[in-house]
Amino acid sequence: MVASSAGETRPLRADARRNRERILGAAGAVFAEHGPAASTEQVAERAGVAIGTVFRHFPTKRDLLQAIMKDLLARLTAEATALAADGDPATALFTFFARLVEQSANQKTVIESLTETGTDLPMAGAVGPFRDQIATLLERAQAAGAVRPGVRTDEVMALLAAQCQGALHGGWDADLRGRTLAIVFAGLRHP
Amino acid sequence: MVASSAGETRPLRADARRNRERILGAAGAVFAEHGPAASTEQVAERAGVAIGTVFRHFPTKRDLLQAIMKDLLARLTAEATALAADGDPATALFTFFARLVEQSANQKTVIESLTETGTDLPMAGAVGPFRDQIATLLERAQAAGAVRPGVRTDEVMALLAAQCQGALHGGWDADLRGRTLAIVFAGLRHP
DNA sequence: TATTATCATGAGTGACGACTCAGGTTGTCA
DNA sequence: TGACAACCTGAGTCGTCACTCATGATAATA
Repeated sequence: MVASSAGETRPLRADARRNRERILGAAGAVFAEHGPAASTEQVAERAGVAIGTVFRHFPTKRDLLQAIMKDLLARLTAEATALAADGDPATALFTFFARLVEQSANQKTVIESLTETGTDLPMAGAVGPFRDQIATLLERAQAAGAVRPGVRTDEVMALLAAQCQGALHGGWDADLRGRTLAIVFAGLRHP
Repeated sequence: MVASSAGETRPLRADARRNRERILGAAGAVFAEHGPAASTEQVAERAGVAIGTVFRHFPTKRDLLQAIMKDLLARLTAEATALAADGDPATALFTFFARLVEQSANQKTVIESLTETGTDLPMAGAVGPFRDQIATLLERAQAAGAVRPGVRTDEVMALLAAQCQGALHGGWDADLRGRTLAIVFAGLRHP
């Protein structure tokens, strides 16, 4: 009962907080590298911590994955927000899209979880804000005439997920990634 | 030494041939339903056969997956060939593309293996002919002016795999599937 | 029909992974 | 500094899964 639902029970002890951070960092790296099938032991080892400690902070492997996803979605959302704020709206969406696909080449966990929003996979409710930002980027791009009006947010999310999946599992190199993205972007532009 | 490499050692005994078919059928269904992580036991049960029998015919789970993929790619290639033969070239590629994505909603194994052509996953060399047929469909579509000349076969394969992945893991319904495909097709048409 | 090589059976093996818990350690607070 | 709750440790439990093998069944052939 440390990382669980109820709000702010009590500040963690110093060593506990330190370990929690280490575990999250290690888990991010390990799962990004080997996918969500990587063992909890690997995470513990990478974090320099006993296996029991991992399970103290995250009672279930699912909880651990959830925590990582929450972090990552928050970071992505922030990035999208930044792009929406300053960058030229005509390309902000495309830039963000491309950057995300770029990342997926090294982020097994992310993508695999990102696409399964319908299922009961680790995700919590962090998809909402992410989706909202995509919607914002899309609206502005449409207002600027860079994307055809008929396109909806769920279509963009779907294409995004699909491209990430493809890039990840197919092992696309930067070149192929760029060329497929160009096709998708062309499709978003033209009727 | 039954399903292995060397050519045609000797005809299988009647019961053995029957079981082999049953196992292949069951494996196709089970892996399509639960993905390649499904257990070999499940396959045996579905086939109405003991676990040992499965391993007699396919010494390794990988061998079993390979056999299925070979079958499936052959069938897909045949379908593509048929479309290339009669259908109007301007839409044959799109039709085939859409049909494949359609299928993926229920074909976990297929897609997951289809995208990992670079890795050492179960696949054998059956991708070659499949790819060739895609190339043919693409060329004709380009000749008919339905696809922009610059598009290459690997881009189409990549997009195909990505869409299948997305449709599968994202649980897209027919509507979303249609709308994302429309975007991709538009991208293939326009510069 | 008798013979035999081929095949089927299914309990068993070993490896691995998620998760537990009894006992030792350490931060915190009076 | 002492006392204690919070925390860490890691060997162990339980379940699953790919794969094996000794034993029994059966199709093919003479």
